[in-house]
Amino acid sequence: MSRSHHLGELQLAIIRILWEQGEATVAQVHQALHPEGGRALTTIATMLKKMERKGVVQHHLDGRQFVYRATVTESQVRKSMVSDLTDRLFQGDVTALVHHLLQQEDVDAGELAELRRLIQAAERRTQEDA
Amino acid sequence: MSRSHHLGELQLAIIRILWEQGEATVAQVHQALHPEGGRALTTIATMLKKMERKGVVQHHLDGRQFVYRATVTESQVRKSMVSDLTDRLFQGDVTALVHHLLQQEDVDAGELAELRRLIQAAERRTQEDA
DNA sequence: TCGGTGGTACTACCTGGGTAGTAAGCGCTT
DNA sequence: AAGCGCTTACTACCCAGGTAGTACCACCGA
Repeated sequence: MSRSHHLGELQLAIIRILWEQGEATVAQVHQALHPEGGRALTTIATMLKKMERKGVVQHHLDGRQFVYRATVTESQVRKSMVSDLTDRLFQGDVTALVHHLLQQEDVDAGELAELRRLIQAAERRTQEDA
Repeated sequence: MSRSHHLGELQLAIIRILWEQGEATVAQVHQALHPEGGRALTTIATMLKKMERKGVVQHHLDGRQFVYRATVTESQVRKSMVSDLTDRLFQGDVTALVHHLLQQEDVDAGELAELRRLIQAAERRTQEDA
């Protein structure tokens, strides 16, 4: 399951709308997307078709309209894409990725504290499991 | 500087060799890559040419051979690609990425301890800077 | 000098993301 | 019934990653 759901920029924007709205027609997705650059309606339709071929969305008919909905969750997509990158760039070593994050990306003190909390919570979870 | 150095699988494999060896000819890269699936020599040559056009490698002549070397560091590539994904998937929120990592990827107790150390080190650094 | 060998150049093709024009079908309204 | 408009279908491009065959050229050894 959940093999390499690699989505591009537009595909993510589209599926994000489906996640939010549950279901949407091509026109509705197009509407919801309008703010960020005026793409053609057919562009959205084409992408949805391609995404369906890939298995990340499904459609059913409502009258003559296609109503699409996502068949993968945001979590699955994130997992798939993050794992991908972790494998590619850090040989799957999550620690190395975090290390990079702390060194190279700007993480302020508040975020650090937040991260420390996250880690501690995870450690507690691990202990409870044992 | 360092705008969107997005590299594919093979390109990463290639530039990794250049990072390790400093410089390498097409044949040397091909050799070093052989273990993981027998690609044609021309495939490597083509990729290097494409990578040069993109600006991530450079070559100079040694006799009749092209000797390539990377013009971007591993750190730059990682930063660029990780930022990309963080933006795409987590709206640039590094904390959210780590949160995902802790929930969705398998991180064992040892790694958690390691991460805690990393965070604490980063917090110390932040305090020293202040 | 002739031919092989080792090298790069050129060209082509497939895939997938992104973009969109145009065709075609269906149904509602006049 | 005719036509308009909404929808999807089809087709076509561009780009980049990946893959590789073939052409070409320069050099070296016989």
